[in-house]
Amino acid sequence: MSVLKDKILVTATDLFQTRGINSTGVDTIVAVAGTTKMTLYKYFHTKEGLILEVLNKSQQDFQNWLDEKLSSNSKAPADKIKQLFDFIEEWITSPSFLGMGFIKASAEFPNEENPIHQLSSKQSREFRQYISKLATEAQIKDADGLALQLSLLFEGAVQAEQMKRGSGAIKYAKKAAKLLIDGAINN
Amino acid sequence: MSVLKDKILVTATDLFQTRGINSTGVDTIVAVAGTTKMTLYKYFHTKEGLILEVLNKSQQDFQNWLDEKLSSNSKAPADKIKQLFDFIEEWITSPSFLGMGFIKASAEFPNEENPIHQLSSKQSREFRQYISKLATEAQIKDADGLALQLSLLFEGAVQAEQMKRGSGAIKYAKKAAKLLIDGAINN
DNA sequence: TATACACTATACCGTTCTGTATACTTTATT
DNA sequence: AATAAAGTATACAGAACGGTATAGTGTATA
Repeated sequence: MSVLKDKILVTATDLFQTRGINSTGVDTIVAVAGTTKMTLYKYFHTKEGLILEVLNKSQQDFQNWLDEKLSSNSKAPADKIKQLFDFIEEWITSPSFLGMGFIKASAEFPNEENPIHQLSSKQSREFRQYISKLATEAQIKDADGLALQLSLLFEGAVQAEQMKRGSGAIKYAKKAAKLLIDGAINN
Repeated sequence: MSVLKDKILVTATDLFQTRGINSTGVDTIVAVAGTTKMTLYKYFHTKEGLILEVLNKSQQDFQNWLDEKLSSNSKAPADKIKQLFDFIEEWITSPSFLGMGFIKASAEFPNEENPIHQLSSKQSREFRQYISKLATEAQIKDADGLALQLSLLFEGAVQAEQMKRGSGAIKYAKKAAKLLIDGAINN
């Protein structure tokens, strides 16, 4: 990938998170990235295309980071799901955390026909399926049910953190997750 | 309140929810409401003022509805918190439900210095305090902790419903809430 | 009948938005 | 030395944005 294309992606990701997507114009993006609109539109045909790529890259970064953490720290399948919220806490409390792209994007583009909304919805669903796979491997019977509950806690905690940085919500989400996981394992 | 001011408020509420706040211009609002910009700007001095009033009214409507439901259906304090998610489910699955204003608004205005973000954050906090009061009256020791957990489930379920209408997430949020409440009561 | 008031109609201002057209510069490759 | 590619600089089109100015209409009250 071109160094400039990457710079635009990184810059847009940051600006979208800190100022909002609709409130960030392409002129601002290229000014901060230190390039011009001609270059931006060479790599991204429309602003919508740029938004979609930003969302995809953000989610890939998160999933890759989480997957790497889980596979290098946990051996037994049951440990993975138990440690899930430890790593989620690490992610959310990291100083570089500015929010989850797909959560904000789905709010800014509420129409379910909108491609950006659809991608956000897909990413949320895929993350839930990722948790469900962890639960299945941990021999949990109602894996989908537990995964949905954990994803609610996750998205709720992210939402709380986006509203008020340093809310500490993730600590309580972790406690609730432990209770739900233990309950699901013993059934 | 003037009938026209109310019409503008109702129309703006609907448009903000279905199209997004930043994506809805005042021209669109007055056209749908069947009035003119002069009238809108008579009652609301700026678009930001309109947004703030829309948020306030939406939250008041929700809180009033919920409070009425709880006080007319539940006698014992412990019943109230146990039935909380029954009514939340009724609210979320209602056909007229289009999302929670303060959740979407905080995503569209991510800057914590922004008045709209601050109001959203305040409304989220006040709803959490409302749950905490219910928990306290039900003699639950860690009322604040339980309230925070329940609010995470609530906001997660709303988020899920905003992403995909009819997701059914609230059913699982209810189950998780029951588990958390029972756990908190027995401690 | 005169006054006040709520509201409409419409044109406009300045700014910002996405996206494009044109011309130029730099650098690497052949 | 010639060519191609990548990027810059800048101006502009066309639309939408928030907000205002001005003139006129309809209605109720004094």
